Amino acid sequence: METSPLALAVASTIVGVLPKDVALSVEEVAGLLGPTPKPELGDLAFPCFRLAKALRKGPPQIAQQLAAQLAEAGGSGVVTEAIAAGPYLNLRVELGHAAALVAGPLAEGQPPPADAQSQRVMVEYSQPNTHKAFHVGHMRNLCLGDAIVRLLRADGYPVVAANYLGDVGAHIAKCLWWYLDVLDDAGRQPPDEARGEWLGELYSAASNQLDEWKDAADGGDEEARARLEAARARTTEILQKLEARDPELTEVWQRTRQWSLEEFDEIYRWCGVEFDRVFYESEVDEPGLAIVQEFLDRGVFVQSEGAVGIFNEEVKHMPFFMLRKRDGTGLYATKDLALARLKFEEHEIDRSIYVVDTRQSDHFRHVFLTLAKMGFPQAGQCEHVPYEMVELPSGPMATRKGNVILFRTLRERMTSHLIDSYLAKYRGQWPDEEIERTAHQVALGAIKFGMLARDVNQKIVFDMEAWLALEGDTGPYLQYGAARYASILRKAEAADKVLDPALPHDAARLHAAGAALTQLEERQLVLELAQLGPQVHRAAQDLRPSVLCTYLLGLAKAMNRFANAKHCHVLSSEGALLDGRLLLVQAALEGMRWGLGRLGIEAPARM
RNA sequence: GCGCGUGUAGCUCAGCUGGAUAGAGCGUCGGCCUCCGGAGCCGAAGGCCACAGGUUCGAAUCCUGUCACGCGCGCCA
Repeated sequence: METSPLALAVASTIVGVLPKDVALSVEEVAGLLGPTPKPELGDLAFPCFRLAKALRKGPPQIAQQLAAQLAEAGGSGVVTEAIAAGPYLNLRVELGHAAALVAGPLAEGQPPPADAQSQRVMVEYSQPNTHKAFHVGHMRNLCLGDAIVRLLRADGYPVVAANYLGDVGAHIAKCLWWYLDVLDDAGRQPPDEARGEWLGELYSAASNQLDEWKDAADGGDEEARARLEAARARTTEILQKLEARDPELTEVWQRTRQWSLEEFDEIYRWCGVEFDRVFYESEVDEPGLAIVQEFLDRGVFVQSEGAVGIFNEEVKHMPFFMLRKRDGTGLYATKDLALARLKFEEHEIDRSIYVVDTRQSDHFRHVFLTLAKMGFPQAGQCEHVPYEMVELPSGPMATRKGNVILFRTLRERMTSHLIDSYLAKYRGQWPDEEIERTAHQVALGAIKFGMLARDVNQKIVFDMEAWLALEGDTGPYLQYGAARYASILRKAEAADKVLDPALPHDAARLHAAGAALTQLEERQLVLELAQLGPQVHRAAQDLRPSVLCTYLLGLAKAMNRFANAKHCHVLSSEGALLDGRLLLVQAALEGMRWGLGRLGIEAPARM
């Protein structure tokens, strides 16, 4: 939904008095409507700049003229007042209509409607490597990809959520070298839990040792050089044996790989993330090399210094895109070609989105250019969604240097902090199970919102203490707004004040309920709520969950202002005013819940 | 060197399809629980929107250039 039903209703009133020589549709006028800088000025502003040329008049005169015409046409329902203010036409809406349009459907749990789209979209994200630890940096990608999937679905698109696990490559050879050759039988015994993380430690140890030997060897240490050479030979051997499906090594690979996969599954479960398809690098390894041979034979790819690749002159600073090394083995890029083909053919997708950090921008430019030259019609519909890295105050996260915060650490600290600082007081009052579940939901809300609220091209410097401070612009602030509203409704129900389920279907009562809302906080909340659909649509179209985050902060602010205002008290209201307030509270609660849901965040009933 | 990105309040960031006196959170200072949740609300102080040109009735926003910082740049992923 590009514009709200409220904006459309207002726009249609304006179009009714627009001079004939202005060819603006209701949708176009609705698109031009925006908020006023101050609520005293009006609810919506119509800028008249666009009309100046067609009418050959100054915008201020046009605004004057429109204001006069609207006044003459009388209270046409939704617009009650139109005041020219310079080049703007400021409009006051009638809350009976506005609330009926905006709050009526929401209160019944109907999210803003979206047009059904036929374009089938695949979103690939997460892509962690097995045999490595899952840290907070991986979390940004996971949250982004998941939110994009949810946003596109909310916007009407059929979406295939895809993961792509790195289960082959040099890092695995290093890990297995350490596991097989360096550890003894006792050392090879994995822990009962977090085995994937344990593998990550082995990888890290191996990597550090190799770096150490390399430094020493560069410094002239011959013994280190010998050890380094031997280790390198061994990791190469492991890699080759794995590629040759050596039974013994394949068994070790499968067993250890499984430890990582189980850990990822557990993390995804905790995060509430589900994939429709999981690809593995190991399944596109050989197909990738076959593609290289095929297109080398067809003359699309070329040989260069013994390697095979393609010259994409479009990428001026680095035209050669290597697809097969001199030794005949493939690269990351090789697999990406096979993966792309698999996506197109297996899932018949029309559009393919890759959520991968910004350092890979050149890589994906090459991949997409190459796919186009290979003749894939969907190549033009491939899109890289880049995002900046998560760093620590001490610098970029590096597993090898130990400068890393594991996701498990963040999760545990956030959860225990929530219980200790906020939820412990409910022990005995609430079921233990609810306390645990709430801690989980709020921890997830804090983490996901923290990862999503920042624009993708801003890097995130992760500071644990700052993340644990849950005041201000945070996920829990949004959840708090919802919990507070749920609490109002619970108390109202206890006082036998409930929203009549028939009210949203009774036009006269619905209008009366809305019209009874005369307070500024009520008006502002209705206007804010009207933006839910348009903002979700924009976030989906731009593939930017941060757009929705920003909007939801504004909604929560409006919700809390209403809840805090003594003169907007729900429980002490009666009649149409009570109906109106119950309607508004219910609508805002549902709207916030639904909006949070598009970010993959749940709103607990109390917290 | 080339490419991509960033530069807005003390700090972290919105705003960037051009439009009304540039907004928010944190921090600082000052208020608000005899009535729906203080994870909240209200107010104050705080800004040559990196710099210089240009386009325009109008520029934080578009164009050009400069500076600073980050990332990437053939046999890693």
